[in-house]
Amino acid sequence: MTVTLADVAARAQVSPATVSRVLNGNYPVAASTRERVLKAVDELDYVLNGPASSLAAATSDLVGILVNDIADPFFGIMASAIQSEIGGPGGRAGGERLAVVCNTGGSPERELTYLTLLQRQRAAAVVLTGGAMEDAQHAAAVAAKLRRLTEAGTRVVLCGRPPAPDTGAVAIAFDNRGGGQRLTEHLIGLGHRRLGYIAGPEERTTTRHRLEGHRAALAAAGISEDPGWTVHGRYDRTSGYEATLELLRRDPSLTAVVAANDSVALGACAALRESGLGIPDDVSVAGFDDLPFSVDAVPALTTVRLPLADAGARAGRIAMGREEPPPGGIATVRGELMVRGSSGAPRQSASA
Amino acid sequence: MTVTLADVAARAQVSPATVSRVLNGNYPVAASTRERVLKAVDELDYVLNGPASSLAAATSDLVGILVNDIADPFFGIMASAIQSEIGGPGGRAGGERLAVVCNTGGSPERELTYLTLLQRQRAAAVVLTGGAMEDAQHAAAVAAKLRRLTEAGTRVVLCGRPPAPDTGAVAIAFDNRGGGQRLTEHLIGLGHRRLGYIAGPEERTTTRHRLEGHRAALAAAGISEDPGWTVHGRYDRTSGYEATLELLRRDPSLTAVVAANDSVALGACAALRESGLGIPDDVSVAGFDDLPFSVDAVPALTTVRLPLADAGARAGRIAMGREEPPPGGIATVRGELMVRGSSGAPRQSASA
DNA sequence: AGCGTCACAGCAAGCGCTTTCTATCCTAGG
DNA sequence: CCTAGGATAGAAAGCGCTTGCTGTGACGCT
Repeated sequence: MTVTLADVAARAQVSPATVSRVLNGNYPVAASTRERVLKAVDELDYVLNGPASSLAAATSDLVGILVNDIADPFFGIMASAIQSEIGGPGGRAGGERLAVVCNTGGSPERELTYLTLLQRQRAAAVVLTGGAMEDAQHAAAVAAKLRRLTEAGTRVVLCGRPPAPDTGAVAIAFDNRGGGQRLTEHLIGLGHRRLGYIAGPEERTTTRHRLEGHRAALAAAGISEDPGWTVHGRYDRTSGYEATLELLRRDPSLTAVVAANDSVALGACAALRESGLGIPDDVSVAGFDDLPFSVDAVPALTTVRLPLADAGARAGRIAMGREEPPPGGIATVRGELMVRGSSGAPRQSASA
Repeated sequence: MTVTLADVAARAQVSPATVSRVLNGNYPVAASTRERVLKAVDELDYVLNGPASSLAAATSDLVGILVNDIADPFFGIMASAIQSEIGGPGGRAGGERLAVVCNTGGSPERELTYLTLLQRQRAAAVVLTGGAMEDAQHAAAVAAKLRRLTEAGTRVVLCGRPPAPDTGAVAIAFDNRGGGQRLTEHLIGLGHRRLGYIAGPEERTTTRHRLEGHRAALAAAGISEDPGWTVHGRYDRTSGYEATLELLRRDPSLTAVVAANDSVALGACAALRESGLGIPDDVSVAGFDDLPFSVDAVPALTTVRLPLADAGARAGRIAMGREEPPPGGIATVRGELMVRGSSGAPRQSASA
């Protein structure tokens, strides 16, 4: 029914071994023979049987990319960059590898299951992107899996995710704490003293780090934070919208709202506008990530730009073994503060 | 070195066959035996060898999702919906399948190569999303590949992509032409007579269909179009920005700009604003797709909402064989006109 | 009591490819 | 002219798993 290596061999009048060698190209084969084989391959429309090949060679060309939410450009941009370096078809890398992105939806179980599936497929490399869950049990389970993967020869790279000690995984982490701190410092510098904070889901490293940065800036400025100034939610626009309404209810005198990321910030802007508040005249807004649409918001969003594409590309190269891992297997990438129209001095800055 | 089925069998004191059956769970195994096996699996940290399993069973649990641009939420949303139906880990589907999304970057060769790679892996199903290239040669090559895939038992579903006749592929297409037409009719109804159009890349079905709808509306209203009113570009914000500037240069009297999609529309808005033109007072703007951020633009974008998530979910179910394909293997999904703040009557509507 | 039937469990034959080891043919040096 | 050695090609042994077919008791029916 289906064409096999043997069929090709028969047609080309050579042994299966020779066909295999032509196809893998790492063994001397006479030019004339090679041509005959390729011709047969073409005529027969032969397609290599991946599983059989992987089984026999004990390797696979699968590279897994785990993302929390594939519909979120934050992950899309990283995934895209990683994939372009993995090579995949058309990439500048040599061998064709199947770069696959797996959507965990932020669920720990799915993350674990995907990792198992990838391990099952004997993936050549795995890149995990974005924040990790902080649940201790889950973290341990993931760490164990990663360790098993690296031990089996799979290269594991964390991109935009904190290091996982003793797992053999290389980490390109984002300096979320520092970015959050600089962002809030900027607002404080503008004169703000009452700042609301819309955080991401609890138990997420990214959430915690950004929040810590924010609080560090507040503390450094001697501002004591009201517990009601922080609201947790998801990393999406709706969440930002609702959280802002809640924040306004709790303390109408807030002069700035710092959001967990740009999408949340956009939702915040919508809520403020609908509440009749001007941005930044009445309330300043700040986001995080600097996704492409952020500059188009009106007013344009003040945010922290994360080098998503660069980090992804680097992670991809490391995963492919085409770049040396950073010393210690850990690199931290800083974000750049982008000051735009959505932040300004509070109206009554003198009163603070 | 690595643990194999035989190791588990030895430890559980059963034959490899029994272990396999326990793991696949489609053969009667006594409860006590099953438990013994599972215990051994657990103790040994056994992970099935995917390639070996696929080879022996002549099937695989890989499902491929091809997207043009993974960083674009348009594709991200569809991919996410497809994946959630594929099951993947945690999905409501039974068997665990590895849903993988492949980023073609809109390149025909990459598309073909990914298709080959998927064929090589004996993928259980493949979903192709988004518009297709109209290059005849490439289209034929893709069609041939799809035919070969379906013949080999791989289910092929096109989502948001025109049907591919005689390939055995099921298509869930978007009514881009109708949507484009209704959108432009809306603007004409508002009184616009001079409309610029920022189209996507040429040679893309989506681009052509939307443009055809636009022109059909113009024709129906008896408006003869100036060739200079159409500019082609990419499906991104920058392209929209530049194209708008170009459009304005060609004909400053345009009262409306229709964009290929929402990202392009956002770029158009930016260009208009920078040119000192009010939206919609001076120029109305319309997008397409209704991505999440579109409602947050200021003013909110008038656009055509495509049921991306629904279509993706449906495509996913069909790919899994959990839903009957539509009659004839083709379904067309309509978009819904969303009238928002970015479109309004032209200033001098009476003059037209 | 005798035998057909189940319910399980094991045997063994591959699945289609890679790769080590070997065989063969040439070319070239002695 | 003979042979060492390089360049190719082939034979065959798996890679780790699935599954059709073959036992083998235990059970229930007549």
